[in-house]
Amino acid sequence: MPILDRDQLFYLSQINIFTDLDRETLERVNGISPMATVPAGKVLFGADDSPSVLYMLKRGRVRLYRMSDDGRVMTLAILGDGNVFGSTASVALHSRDIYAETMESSLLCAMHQRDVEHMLRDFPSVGLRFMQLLSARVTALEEQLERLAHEDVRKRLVQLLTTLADQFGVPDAGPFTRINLSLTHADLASMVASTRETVSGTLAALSRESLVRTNRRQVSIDRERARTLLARAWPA
DNA sequence: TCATTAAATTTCT
DNA sequence: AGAAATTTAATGA
Repeated sequence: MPILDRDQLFYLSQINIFTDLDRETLERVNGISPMATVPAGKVLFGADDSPSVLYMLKRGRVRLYRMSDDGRVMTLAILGDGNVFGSTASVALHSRDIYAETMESSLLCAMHQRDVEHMLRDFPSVGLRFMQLLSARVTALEEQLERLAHEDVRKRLVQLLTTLADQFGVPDAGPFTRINLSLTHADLASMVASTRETVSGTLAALSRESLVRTNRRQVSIDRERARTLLARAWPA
């Protein structure tokens, strides 16, 4: 159960906002942010309790989502190795009232608000990375908002699968890239603001066109064809 | 075009 | 077996 110090440091160095830190600093960070293994399906924080910590996902998968009053779920992001999430009074990587749930057994560590603030003050490179991370997320959300407003489910789904393939893709047979996640149709629906029935039908149609392949809860996509399909929206 | 409802069927545990 | 997930079809906005 206890993990070697060497491994802890390795995982810390993989956290995207820490990539510029030297070994000595990493050890300091390691000292103040203990690591824990969290089983799949654990909800790390819910609507009511505000986390005053920043979580660092060393290895695993975490889904961030929002739930409406009638229980409908909107998935905002799926995070993989090296990602950071959570919010504190001074620093927020996302809004409040967000749930974070592990999708598989994951290695996480948490950093308290005061330590986060010290890090940002003492290490400019961390602050810079932080801003880059925030910028990227704002941009991604704006693009997603526009797609929700203007594009149909089919295109939103293709776009989602390409994004997931960029993030979690591993090579598959032929032109296909497999998304290394276990995803139900309901999961996908919660990411494109649709329903599981519509996703089911749309996936079947895309399979017929050999744009995607599915089996069990795995999805593979032909990124090249997906790219040309998405590009045809507004001819230059 | 797509959410909704309903129902049948397949796949997981 | 029982639960969860997937698929198909009909209907209406």
